[in-house]
Amino acid sequence: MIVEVEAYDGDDPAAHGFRGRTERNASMFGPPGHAYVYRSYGIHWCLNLVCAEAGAPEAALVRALEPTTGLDAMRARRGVDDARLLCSGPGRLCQALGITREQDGLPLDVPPFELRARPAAVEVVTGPRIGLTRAVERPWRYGLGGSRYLSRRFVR
DNA sequence: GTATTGATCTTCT
DNA sequence: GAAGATCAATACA
Repeated sequence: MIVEVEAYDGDDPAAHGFRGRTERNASMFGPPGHAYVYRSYGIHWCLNLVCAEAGAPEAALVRALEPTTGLDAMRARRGVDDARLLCSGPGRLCQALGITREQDGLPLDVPPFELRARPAAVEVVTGPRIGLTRAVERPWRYGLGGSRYLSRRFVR
């Protein structure tokens, strides 16, 4: 269950697509409903849900999940036991799910991906995005209120 | 609890 | 040559 995301668009100096299309960020330019997976700090993979229409780069970075199924497989891939450390961070969740460049550009509505709507209304909290040096002030981080699986607490 | 550092890919200056 | 949508290990409070 997705509990934390951040938004990025083409007018955003902090976004990868801001300076145009490159080999790495190509899938961020659409079509929508696909995955954008990129290498972070040379070590980790990070997963975005592409929202781009009409060739403008837009995507939501998935920053944290609450693991609900496949806990043992996640533990095996991550090498940790604590459920709260399995997916609480963009690099962590990709390691837990086994996501790499192989999934870059794949549609999100067919296997191995599957997206479902939330079962009921939830409380969404917002705040500044994490780890940026540009456009720091934009409150484009969204989280599930009170979740214990966020990458970092939201200040209330 | 906070602070610092190393890992080392891709893009930008 | 430097910075970056990060994490884990280590040091210290």
